Parts: sequence; C-alpha cells; structure tokens
Amino acid sequence: MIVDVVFDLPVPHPFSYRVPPGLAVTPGQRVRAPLGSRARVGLVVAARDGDGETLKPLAGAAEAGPILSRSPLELTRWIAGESLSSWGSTVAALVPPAPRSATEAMPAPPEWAPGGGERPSLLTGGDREERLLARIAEEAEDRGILLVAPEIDVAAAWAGRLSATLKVPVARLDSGMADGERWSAWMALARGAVRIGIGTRSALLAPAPAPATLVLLDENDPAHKPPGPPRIHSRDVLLERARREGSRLYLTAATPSAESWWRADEGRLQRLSDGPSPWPSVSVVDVRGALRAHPLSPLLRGAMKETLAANGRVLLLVTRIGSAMACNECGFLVRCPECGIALAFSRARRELACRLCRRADPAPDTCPHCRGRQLAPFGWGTERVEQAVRAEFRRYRIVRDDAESGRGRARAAGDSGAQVVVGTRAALKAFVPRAPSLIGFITPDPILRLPDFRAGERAFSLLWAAAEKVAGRGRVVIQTQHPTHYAVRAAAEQDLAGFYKDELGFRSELGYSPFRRLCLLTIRSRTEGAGRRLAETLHRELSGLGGLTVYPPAPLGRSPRAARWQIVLKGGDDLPARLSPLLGPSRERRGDGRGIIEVEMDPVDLA
DNA sequence: AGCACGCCGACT
DNA sequence: GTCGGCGTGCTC
Repeated sequence: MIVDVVFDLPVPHPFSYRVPPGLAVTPGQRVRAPLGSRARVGLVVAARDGDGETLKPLAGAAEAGPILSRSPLELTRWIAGESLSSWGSTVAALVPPAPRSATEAMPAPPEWAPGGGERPSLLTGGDREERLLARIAEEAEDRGILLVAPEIDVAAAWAGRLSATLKVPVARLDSGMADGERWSAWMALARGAVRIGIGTRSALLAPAPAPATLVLLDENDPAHKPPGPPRIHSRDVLLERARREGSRLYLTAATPSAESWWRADEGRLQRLSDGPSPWPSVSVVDVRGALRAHPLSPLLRGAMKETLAANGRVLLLVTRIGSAMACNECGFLVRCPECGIALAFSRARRELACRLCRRADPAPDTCPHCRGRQLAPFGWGTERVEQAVRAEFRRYRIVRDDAESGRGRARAAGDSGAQVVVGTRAALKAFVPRAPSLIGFITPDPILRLPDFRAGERAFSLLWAAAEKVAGRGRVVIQTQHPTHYAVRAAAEQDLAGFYKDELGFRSELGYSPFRRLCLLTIRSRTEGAGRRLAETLHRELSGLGGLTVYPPAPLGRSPRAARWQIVLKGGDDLPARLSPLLGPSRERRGDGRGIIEVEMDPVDLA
C-alpha cells in the first residue's frame, strides 16, 4: 500500500510513502512521516496499491482515525485550487492541531449528503443578532449548528450568549482554547455529543451534526480573510460547503459586502431583513477649507458641550492612529526615502516611522526641503486630537484609546469614568456598560481616500456602525471634505439599498469584485535586476494566457531585504483555474529570474 | 518552511 | 590556505 501525504509546507505536490505492515491508514487521516531531516505530521490524501519499495515508510499514525471524511477532504482541495495555496497548508489551517498521542478513539467523521441544498440567507437589520439567536434556538432542536466568527473575542461572546440562552453545551473550536480542548471539541461535534460548535477560521470544516445550520457572523469583516494560507475569504468557503453539504447557511452583517448584496440582487442569496430600526440624527459638516488649526468644527464642539452637560459620553473617532509631518512654509510632506509613503509621526517617541519598511528616525526640527522651522504634524491623529480637546474641555475626563495606548491595559473605552474618549475604530466595539450618546468623526476622509476599491465600503461600514451604536439615544456628527459622497449620504439617511446601488455601479464600471476577480502577485527578489526580470517574464506569460487583464509590473519600493514588484490581474470566475498552470500546484519550474512569487486571490485589502 | 550543499570575501 | 556568508534546490 502506498499513500500520498500533504504537509504544511509551501510545496505544490503531495509526497508518497510506503505503509509498513501492521499500520492501517485511510485518506483524511493524519500521519507522521519522515520528510527531509525529521518526521512531520501530514495528511493522507490518497491511498493506492503497490509495494513502494523505493519509498520511505510512514513513521506511524498521528491519530487513531481520519479527521476529515471524503467530502471535507475534497473541499480542502477545492479551497487550495481556488486560493492557489498549497493543499497541505490549507488543511493545516483548517483542522485542530494533532494531539500528542494517537491512542484516543475517534468517531468516524460524518460524510456529507449531496443535494437538497437551500438558498443561503443574508441577515441584515438592526436586530439581526436577536433574530439570529431566535432562529438558532429554534433550529438547535433538530439541527447541528456551526458558527464562524471573525475573531476570537466575538466567538467567545457568542459562545457565552448561546450557552446562557439555550442551556446546552457549546463546543469552542478557536485558538482561544488550549489545543487539547479544540481537538476534543471537534470530536464531541463529530460524535454528536455536542450539537453546537463555534470558532473562527479554523472551525470552517468542523463537523456539524446533520442536518446542519452554518452561520458566518459579520460576513463583511476583513478578519474573515486573515494573513496566511489559504488566501480565501471564509464566506466563499462556507458558501461552497453549504452547497456541497446541503446545509443551511446564514450570513449576518450590518452592512454586507458588496459581493453578498449583489448575490442577493441576483437571487442567489435570500434577504432576511425587516423594517427600518431606530436611527440617530446624523449631521454632516462640510469642513472643506476648515479644520487646519483645530479638529472640532463649531457644530461638533456645540454637540459635545450639550452632550457633556447632559451627563452623556462622547466618542471622537479618528480614522488614523498617527499623523504625518509637513512643512507649513513650503508644504513639503516628509516621506520615507525608500518607500515613498508618508512617514507617521509619534509625538511620544519624537520620531518618524515608515509603515512599510519599518524604518524609524528621530523627527527633524527643520524642513528637509526649505530649511524652514515650520515643520509640524499634519492630519489629525489620536494624539493631536486628544491634546486639542483636552485644552478646550479641561473640566472633563478625557482618555485616548488606540492601538498604542490600549496595548497591555484595559481598553480605555471600557472605563466608564471617561467622559470623552478619543479613539480609533476598535474603540467603537469596546463600549459596553455606558455607551456614548455622541459619536463625532473628526473626519473619515482618510478611509475614503484609501488607495483601495473597497474604500467606500469601508467608510460606509464604519459610519453605519457608529450610527447603530447610538441609535435611539444619541447623535452622530461627521466632519468631512466629501459631504456628498454616497457612503456618507447613505449612512446619514439609513439608506442601505442606496449605498449598494452606487457602490455596485462603480464596481461594475471599473471592473471590480463581484463583476471581475482580482489577483495580486507580489514578486520578491534579493536584487533589483532579478526581480524586474522575473516580473517582466511573468507579465509576458500572463498576457499570453489571453482573456485576462494584466497590468504592467509596478515597483512597490524596497522592504528591508528585498526588491518588491507587484502585478495586478483581473479575470472572470475562472481566474484561479486560468492561473493555476503558471502559479498553482502544478506550476513548472521557472528557470529565469529567481525570486519568490506571492499569490493573493481576491484581495480584501489593497493598501 | 527547514536544511544541505555550493561558490566568493576576510582571517587564525 | 580555511571559515562562513546566504543563494539555490530538494524533501517521497
């Protein structure tokens, strides 16, 4: 007997081994096998007859039986192909870590029954979570439930909520749990001993007792496509799983992805929304030509005074953590000499740092361009806003809550003693006991100006979330230089459909997702010349494929140790299949222009 | 990804 | 003359 085994390595093919006498393994089972200098854990993907004299023998089984049945194993192959990631790395990311010892008995993983699929649903609206909870409560009577959350915190919160409401055990599968517990939780689901499972990305393939209901929480959250292989959004995995498994699927979102909204328009998703929920008063302040010297417009300042006088809390949202530094005399903006992007100024450390290459230099006193002394922070970062607000609202307790100040401490927003919180996006989620009754956007413009086709969706999502946060109690003030932007207008007017009409019009016109698929190739190479040669060769080969839009290679600037080039590709639904001969598992050895090619299918973040 | 070979600079 | 830099290629 010979088996093919895949490993958590960026290699495109499986490895074959001889199965020693007395060892019984099947596809879907994890094994220990010698590879290179030591034994590693891999997954058997195929078994066939043959003595395999020339092959090395397996070292043993890593588990008593298969962790994946045939159908999810096939799904992992589909995922690998669709994301152009290696099969072994894909599997490794989607099953719990193997246990130390292989002795514990394992239930046979359930096989999926094909067909009988239902149309997946898109759950939106202000009380979507309550409606989801009600459905789960009802369906848990006779269905297995699997929830996938964007982050561990969200998974933990839902686990608590579900077990409190339903009074049944909930299996947690995310990495917030110890490895052994994750494995046991998976097995408890496979055995049917527990009927509700919840986790993050690593729970996507977890067995759910049939018939199953799958749930993707906050389907528009970019965290559903975290770093590392496989480069695919959890939404795409669950849609495919539901189709193959014949299970029910709910996608929830306050502001769905444009992709999901469009699927619903096409009738491939069923919309489960209800009437409009309460909405706050949203003021849009045109700050064109203003706001250079002070972050607060008269309207926002007035709203703050009223709110504070009424004993309410204020959240001022800043959409970037740092400021850049610019010269007030000649207008020079200090940029990274290597990467060309604006350097971020940290007042506390008195230094300028580059986001891309991580270099950090002491902040200069004089303008590098005109030698003038008017070099000053540019743009409103949390530090500058906090300082300006503190000077004006001396009587109140003001705290800053951003990635820097929050590290290692309790989140400031949770501190209900603070009357004004100056924070970034994450602060929105953190308010629990005493929510703000005024949310002021210093300006969401940096998001709207992101060099990313999802900028509008990002901004809309944030503005909408803020409005939901204070709905029925308070108000929102948005200071912007783009007061007529459709994302701003739609959030102010609670016009979900209106936003997607404009957004999908724009996406369609410029050929973006969901109308065309995007792929980002990053070429890294030690030397400038080799990188350019590889990028040019690749560009020529890709252009030769035909039917794709291939943009010319663009230099990305240097990261600390390598020249980087980027090629942007556009194609149809079959883009991964078209690219696979060149970039996928069966790619041929490329002889010229050495370098490393990173493949990012359907990027969620272009910046 | 690790790890082992393999060809060019500064040292006992 | 060697030690060792990491560039290149392989792992069943």
